[in-house]
Amino acid sequence: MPRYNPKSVEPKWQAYWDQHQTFATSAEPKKDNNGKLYVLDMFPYPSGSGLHVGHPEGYTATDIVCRYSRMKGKHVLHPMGWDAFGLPAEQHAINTGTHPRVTTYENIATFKRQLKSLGFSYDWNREFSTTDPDYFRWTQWIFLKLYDTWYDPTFTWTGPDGLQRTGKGRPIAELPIPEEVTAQGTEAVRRYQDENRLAYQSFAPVNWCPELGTVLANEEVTADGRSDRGNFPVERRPLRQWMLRITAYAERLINELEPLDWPESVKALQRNWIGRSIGAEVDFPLAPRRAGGVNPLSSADLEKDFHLFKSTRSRTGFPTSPDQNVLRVYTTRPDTLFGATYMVIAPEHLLIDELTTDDQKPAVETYRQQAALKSDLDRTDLAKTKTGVFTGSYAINPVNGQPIPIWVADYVLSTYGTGAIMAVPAHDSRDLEFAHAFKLPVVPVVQPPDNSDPIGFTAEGFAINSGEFTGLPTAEVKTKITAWLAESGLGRQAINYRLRDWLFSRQRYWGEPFPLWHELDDHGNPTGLIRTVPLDQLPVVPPDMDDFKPKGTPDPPLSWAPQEWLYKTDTDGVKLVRETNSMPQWAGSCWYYIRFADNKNPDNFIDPELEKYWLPVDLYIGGAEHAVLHLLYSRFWHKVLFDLGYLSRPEPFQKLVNQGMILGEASYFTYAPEKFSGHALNDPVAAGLVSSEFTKFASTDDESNNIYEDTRNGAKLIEVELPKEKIEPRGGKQYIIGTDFQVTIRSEKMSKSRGNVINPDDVVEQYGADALRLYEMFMGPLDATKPWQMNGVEGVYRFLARAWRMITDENLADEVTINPAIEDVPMTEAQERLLHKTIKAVTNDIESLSLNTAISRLMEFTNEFASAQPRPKAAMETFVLLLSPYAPHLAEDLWQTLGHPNSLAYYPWPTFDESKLVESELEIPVQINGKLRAKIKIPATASKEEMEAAAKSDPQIIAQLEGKTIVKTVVVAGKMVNFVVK
RNA sequence: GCCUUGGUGGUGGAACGGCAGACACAGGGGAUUCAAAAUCCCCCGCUCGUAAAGGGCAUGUGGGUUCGAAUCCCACCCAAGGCACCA
Repeated sequence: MPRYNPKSVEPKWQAYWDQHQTFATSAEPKKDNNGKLYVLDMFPYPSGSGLHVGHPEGYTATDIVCRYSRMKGKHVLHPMGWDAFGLPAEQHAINTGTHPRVTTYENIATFKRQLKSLGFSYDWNREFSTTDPDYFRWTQWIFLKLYDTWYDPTFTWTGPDGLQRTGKGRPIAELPIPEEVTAQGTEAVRRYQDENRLAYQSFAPVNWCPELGTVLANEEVTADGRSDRGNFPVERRPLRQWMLRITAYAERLINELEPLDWPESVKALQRNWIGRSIGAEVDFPLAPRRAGGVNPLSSADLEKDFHLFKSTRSRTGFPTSPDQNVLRVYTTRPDTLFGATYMVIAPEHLLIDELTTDDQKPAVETYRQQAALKSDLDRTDLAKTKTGVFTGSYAINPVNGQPIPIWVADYVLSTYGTGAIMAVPAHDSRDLEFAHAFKLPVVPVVQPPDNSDPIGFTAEGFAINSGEFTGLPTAEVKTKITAWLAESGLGRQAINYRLRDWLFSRQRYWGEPFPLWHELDDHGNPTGLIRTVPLDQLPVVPPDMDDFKPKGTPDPPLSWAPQEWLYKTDTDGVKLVRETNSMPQWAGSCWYYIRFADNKNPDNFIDPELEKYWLPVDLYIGGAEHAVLHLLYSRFWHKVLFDLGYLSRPEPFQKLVNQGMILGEASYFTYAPEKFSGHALNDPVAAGLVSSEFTKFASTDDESNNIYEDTRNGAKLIEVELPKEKIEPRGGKQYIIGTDFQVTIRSEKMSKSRGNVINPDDVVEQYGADALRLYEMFMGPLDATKPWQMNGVEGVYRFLARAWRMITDENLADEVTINPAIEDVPMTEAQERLLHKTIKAVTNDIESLSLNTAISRLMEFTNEFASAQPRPKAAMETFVLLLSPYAPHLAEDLWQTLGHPNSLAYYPWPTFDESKLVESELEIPVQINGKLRAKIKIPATASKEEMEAAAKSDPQIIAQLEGKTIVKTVVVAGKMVNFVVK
């Protein structure tokens, strides 16, 4: 057989690793401990369609790091599991009648078989699924911890990491209860606590997706108001929901991001998502109205009232919450206060009735109803035309005493800041648009540094028309006005976040049930009071049900669960009904990295000692699509558990790497008039209607339907895909066969509809797992988006076969034996140098995850040694060790052929000797005026003078220097010589 | 509009401020073979030049710093991803 045959080699070693438990990780560190290394892949959702080529990309990278690190003597934790709750299994169940539990575990089996066929060195003893009751018992337990916690923003403390922080999640029992609440009895106290928990109920409008039959978190809704998953419409509805108070942690989620070794893009994404902004809250006193609410006001009344307000405020200071006679706004530009010419409140603002005068009531009421009906999509869609209605009331600008009108408009969001703004049309584009639409005054207060028109200028400049602040630069005005506001009790510095609390409940069956009961009164109605399921009664398992199809209403499927599951009477006689919402898919993935370190612990979610030893995850690799959702949620849970003392580090993932997307094979396109769409592909070509001269005319959402314009005659063109057989390369460009029409080459995302999906099983079948692994790493940098090329797999397969032939004897028919060219002889100096260079390069490349170049080095090595006679055995052994993280099956087999009976998985990683890298002779470039003119050979030890002399004696250089004067000579020892001449 | 990351041969991609294009793929030529597969050897950025010798031009565009720039700085263009009435 001795041809390289992955089909016999690979299963053999997979069985060996299984049998010998080669990759089982002991809980205890080994004696010769070189430290621990926790390397984690983002665990997959086991979908029905099986593994995709995108999965093995990240998995191979982590596997290489793990195999390498074990050989370096590290205590490696490398687990795998399943994120298996979620919609697809449930949707499939609804369509086919198969219970999601059944489908889920079938899919897991497929995924596991596929992963095993790729030879990943997971410790399968640590496998679990988020759907295992043993696991979600602790997911529910963590939820109860969140429920049992409130955030104290003023608490200063030092954590187990030795850092001092202000702000801490603390047990709800430690929440100070105001006296007036205590006075109202225990029920009032319970309700007061409920308002402060990190897990709380909300009745605000939420994103309801009728198609999916569930509500969605803000993060799961796209900018155009559709579901992230499935792209269905989403509408706003007020529904009772469970929320998690992630906003309490906003500041820490931003600050503690800094020291992490994460891609800058992901950090930026999280920072943007949290959206911290610094500004000021300012109270605008409401102008008094004459009896009967008739305006305008008399200026005498106004002045009197304003003075009274100011003198009161300078005594009392700025109140924590605004009193009745003011409108509080948030602004990031307190420096533009003098330019505030009107105010706007959101249609949902609490003071709206207060502020609306009788004669404006009908108009405001109508507007408010219209706004309520609009979805977020409508609101943003109408961004171009601003709408709004005057309330009839005025507020007084605290800096100058001027009365300004208060409007209602839906361009102001009730959920951000105070739900009200001061409008400075001169320096805010939205306010300017609104002011133009409703003919409101525009007062410029910032002069651009270049003295251009201040109207519409939104950057920093110098204050104008701003009283005592006139002439100062923006930054200074900001601080000075804020200070003045604070002093006079009219405002204060404030920080706001774009981040909203996390909507944590879903109306689906296939998720973790909440471990909560609602108390019922004598009539069976909920009282609003909650009881938790005692910790020793966890988990709460979803009841057995056949019908979990959404009814098109927001009632969760669990609301028609069997009575015995749904109701009970507690020991004190109080009737209870279960919470029937379930947790979102994110819940399970929020903490799985913790459980992997101690997956079988029946008494604790993790043993504290194991937690200290294994966490945090040292290297976490996965797709960029989780940049905000999963990674932000995990960090939040982690911090709560940290505050409560269950975890000893503040962050879960020390280093994060996003693997790039793998696109389908390149396709070829030409451009033809629209009427040809749908015709046979060669029609437009034959008809001579194809054009190579065009510009992009318009884009559509669907990329394949972009429209182009023929630059010769203005005709509209569309893209037409051509089969590869229609293409011929000529003069370095690609043309349609027999024509002068150039084609465009482009790669697209893999998708079922395009028919360009590559199934890893097929690649393994044809070329083997080692070739697939190697190819995915050889394609390019790990984090880059790159197109698949089957020819490339062929290429690395040839390399593996070459490595095989270098070491085994192909001439024997049946038996795998060592190649007779391999002898126990010393290496030549050149061979030794190449070997040590290769060890150095491959080692450094793994450390920096530059896996594509490491493979290049191994190829170079093979290109040299494959034809060497004899081939020193020691060099071959080192090569096999270097190759083993990439192509482990082949390497194990070659290792055996070289006479080693045991696995190389823990054999020490080769080391290099710096002194062996030194060349005796160097070839260096000689430049004239920075241009390469010759290459000369010099001894490695040559001095600068010797190098210069050698360069000057080169015939090429002599000829080039003829008749010129050397102005300057630059010599870099061992590197190059440059003559600057005139 | 804002943020992030990119832009190098026909293709994927290499390159501590010092020989641009390593390593592959595709393509061309040759050897081996009855023939093929497999394998091995050679050529391969564009261009002038006879296919030589030897030039010229080349890392999105335009400037700058430097003896020397794919690499550093400034401006712009393009692509991908994300955010977007967040005051």
